[in-house]
Amino acid sequence: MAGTRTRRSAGRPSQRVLTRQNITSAALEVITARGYEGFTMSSLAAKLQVAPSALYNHASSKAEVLRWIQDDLMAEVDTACFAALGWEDAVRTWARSYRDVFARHTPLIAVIAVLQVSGAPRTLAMYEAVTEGFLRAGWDQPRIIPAIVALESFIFGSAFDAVAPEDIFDTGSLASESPLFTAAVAAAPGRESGKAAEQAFETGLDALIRGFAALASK
Amino acid sequence: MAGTRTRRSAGRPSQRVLTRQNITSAALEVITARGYEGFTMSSLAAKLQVAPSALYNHASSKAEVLRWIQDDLMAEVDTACFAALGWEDAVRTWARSYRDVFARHTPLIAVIAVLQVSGAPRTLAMYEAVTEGFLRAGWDQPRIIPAIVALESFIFGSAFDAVAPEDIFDTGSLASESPLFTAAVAAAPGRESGKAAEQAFETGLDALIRGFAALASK
DNA sequence: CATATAAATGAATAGCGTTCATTTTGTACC
DNA sequence: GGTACAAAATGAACGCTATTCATTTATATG
Repeated sequence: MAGTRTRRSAGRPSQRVLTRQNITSAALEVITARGYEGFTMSSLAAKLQVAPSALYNHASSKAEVLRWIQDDLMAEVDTACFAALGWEDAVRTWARSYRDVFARHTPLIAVIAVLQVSGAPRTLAMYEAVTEGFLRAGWDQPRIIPAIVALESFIFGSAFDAVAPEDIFDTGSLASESPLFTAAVAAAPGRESGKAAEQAFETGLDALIRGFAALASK
Repeated sequence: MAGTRTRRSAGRPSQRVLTRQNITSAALEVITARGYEGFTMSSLAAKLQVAPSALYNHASSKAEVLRWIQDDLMAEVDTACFAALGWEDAVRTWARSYRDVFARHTPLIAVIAVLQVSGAPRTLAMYEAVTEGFLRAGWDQPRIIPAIVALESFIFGSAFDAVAPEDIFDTGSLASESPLFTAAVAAAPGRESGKAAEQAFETGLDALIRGFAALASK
């Protein structure tokens, strides 16, 4: 048959191609090049020069691949800041990088929200580093998790906002029915410069941090 | 042929069946009964007792139906609170109802984030009511939109959190590698009662509101 | 060399959203 | 009341998806 195709090296150590890491990296390349709507098991297999069905010897489903990607991306979130900066600046730096990473991967947010940390070592490492930063800043242990979760919720929501079209708030023909909102949108800072999402993110981050400080001291 | 099937009433006014509102309502029924993974153009058509292709005479795509649903749901968000309560309590009430509505519809959050308000009258009405509430409380006009967007981001993120499994933070076999986080999770309030998400939401909402108050007065 | 295991294949399946030529239906006009 | 017209519903297609499975191929071990 036509089975005489170039197989990968017949050498001894026989480099495994379809490892978890290789699959994850290839998936990220496909996503970067063609977006999430262009990321299919077929396109992933093509990138790895393999038949789609071959993937199922290593991943149980596409959802599992998405989970791998998610955990992989968590390593890109800056946590070194907690060792280098004061709590407030560290939280800002961490939150910004966290948002930036997932603004490029909003379809994964629904995945993270349901992801068990026990199967996501890098995600867990991220949480550990953040927790350590909070403890070092003198936070009461029971308050830490709700604060992190609240920050995370804000970050995820902001990731969606960051990739939204700039003109979502243009009221168009309905402007007359929403005069106050229309005026407020026109008066909002960062409007023309395309930095409206940035403004909102910094505003919310500021408020959260100040609010936490106020709450901790009561 | 078998074309002799019971058509809908041969009466005069001929009640239109596939109106935008009917389609939207039927879609919500399907989603309530079978979830978003059970919501297909087929299942929607079946609920309306119509062939799937008939839907395309009235909606241009499934995405459009999702946008209709989204706008429909916005009417369920409580904005009356802004006329009845002080700013702080009103924001709390609004935010809670907003989160509750979309916690049941998290797949729509990605839709909202991209949705043009000009095509979503109820969404726009919601924003108008909220803006009015902020103005009445004495907010500076340019600060209002960033604050609303920040709150909204937090609300959307919290909607995901609200429907996440309770045991996502169980570190399992990796507990020894994340001692600080594991201990913090164990010490977090609302853990056993299944109210952890609630705690985080109220914590964040509190912080945001207090933070806004602090920022406004500077 | 024989055998066991692991991995890749290609064909098949069921379901998805969507398109399209055709038919059916309802309405307005003469 | 018959005729023309437009709106709407149909069923059969299309291309795509994730996934499965029996089979083949390749590698490593005794």
